[in-house]
Amino acid sequence: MLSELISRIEALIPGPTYSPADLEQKYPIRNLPAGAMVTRIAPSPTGFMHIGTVYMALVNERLAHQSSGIFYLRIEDTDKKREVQGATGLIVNCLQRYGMRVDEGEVAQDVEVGNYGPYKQSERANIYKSYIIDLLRQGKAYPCFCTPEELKDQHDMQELQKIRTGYYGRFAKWRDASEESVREQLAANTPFTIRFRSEGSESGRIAFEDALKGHRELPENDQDIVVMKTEGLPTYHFAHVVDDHLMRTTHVLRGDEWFASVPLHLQLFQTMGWQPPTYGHVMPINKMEGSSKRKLSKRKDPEANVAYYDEQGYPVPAVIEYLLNLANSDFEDWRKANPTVDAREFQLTFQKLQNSNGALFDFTKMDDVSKEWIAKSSIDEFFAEAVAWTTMYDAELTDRMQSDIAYTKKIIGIERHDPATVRKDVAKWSDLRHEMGYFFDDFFTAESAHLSESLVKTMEKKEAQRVVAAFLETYQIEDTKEEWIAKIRTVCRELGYAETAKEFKLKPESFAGSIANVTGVLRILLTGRTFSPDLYEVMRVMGIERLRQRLMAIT
RNA sequence: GGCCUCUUCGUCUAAUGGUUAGGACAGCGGCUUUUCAAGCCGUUAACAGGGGUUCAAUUCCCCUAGAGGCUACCA
Repeated sequence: MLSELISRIEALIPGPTYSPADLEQKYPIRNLPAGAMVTRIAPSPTGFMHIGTVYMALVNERLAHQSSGIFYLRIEDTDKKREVQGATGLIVNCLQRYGMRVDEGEVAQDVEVGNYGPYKQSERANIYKSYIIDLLRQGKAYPCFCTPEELKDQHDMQELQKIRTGYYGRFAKWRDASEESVREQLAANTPFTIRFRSEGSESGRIAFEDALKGHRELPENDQDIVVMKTEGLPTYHFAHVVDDHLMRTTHVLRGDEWFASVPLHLQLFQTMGWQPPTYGHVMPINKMEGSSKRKLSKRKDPEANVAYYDEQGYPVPAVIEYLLNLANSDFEDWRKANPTVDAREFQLTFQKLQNSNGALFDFTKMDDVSKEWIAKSSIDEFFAEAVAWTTMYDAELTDRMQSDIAYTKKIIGIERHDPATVRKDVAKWSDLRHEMGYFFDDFFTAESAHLSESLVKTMEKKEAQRVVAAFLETYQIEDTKEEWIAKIRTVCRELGYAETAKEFKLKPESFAGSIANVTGVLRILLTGRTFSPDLYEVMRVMGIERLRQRLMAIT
């Protein structure tokens, strides 16, 4: 009977069958310094890169590398129904772009490195099969011929009768089936799954240490879970145990949704006779919906997708820093103390990682982190990053920026002289068009319809003409800032405006307006908006021709 | 329904059996400024509720409420 069963499995998964001893030898204990952590990120290729996956990858990668360990990528593609073509490339690419150094697994299109592979579960079918057969031989697993409908009916019945659902105890129909009936099913070619024969009991408790949550106790697993699906591939539970053992993973840091299955996983490790890894369960990133929290959803929330951050143009290091701060809230203190050090130098700790609750993604904070990051970049870095983004998402702007690089760099350089007081307008590259578009004449013209409207609010047209005329009379592009201010003040004096805002505040009735009105008109005419960077610098960057042209538009 | 977990300013969080409950972002106000930012200074704002234990509880225990997770031949 057993040999018939095994040959059925062999037919399902053709190819070699290994002995456990062979596998132990093939994947030896890693030779690493004491304390080195071996971690992994194990996504499913569903064609979607979740920001939470990047977060988990980041935590695992940092923990591994800061302990001189190994971080590897394993593709969990045992669910053929959900798999999407090309999804692995998306994962590999994303990890690469986010600066995650992958030591083993697929590191580039169809390039796999590491001695513990293959790192794609679908290519490990023979390994799982080998262990399944071994379990069968030991009587620690058995075939189950229940149909999905049958299982569903049982589940419904259990629910109806308010008893615990599942395949256990007296509900484990095939657990103690007679050889005769198994033979019968085999002969009839009935599809089957292989179930794990659980020795646990409902009343038993199992204690363990979670790397983040600390000491925990949970009920033992008494479910005879499926370890091999009908098509011959393992379920997550089984594949994870086999892989993390063979790949010699020391720390499994994964989403909190796995927490409840720790007893099952520990039980599987014990049955296999293996040392389990240390588990750590990380809370997911959430979103508020009404009065309840929920995990960022692939379908409902665009920001769940890593692609969203790229489209918006958040610099990768800024996203990393935001996530790092989510993982360890003292990151920002460290950053303040070490403004120029690479974020990799920061030591991530388990203790700080135990977010009591799933955090909400805060874009206001994200913007701030990002502004700070961009403010630190040099003009050339800014230009390169900006163009890299616009090339993908804003061809028009790329065109303007590239057609006069010197001019563009001068624009970027405005209020960027002193690192301590760099202007922080740009949080993401998609802000660029708004922040610097008006420097380019055709963009400016397109926007200038708003001009007259804003202008009327500030000052009457005739008055504006007088201001412009008086200003142009003395303005020189070579003026120093002091000279420039002095000239503006002169214009104010001549036309009856207060020379300082203070003066105007004291006696508003004795002036036609304040100096702010004068510069305000100039600003609107030059930039098309009521706020902009330092006007003196804006004028110098625009150049005398452009300046005259824009100012004369009012006359 | 069962099992498990969590709850500190709007958000991310820190700390503690005795504190003016700290920081960051956002907000607000001021200074400065040609303006908008930045910067600097200041400021609003939290221990979910109820019982215990204790000289003392945000901290320890219990209950309630709210939120979350798991309860698949998905991961």
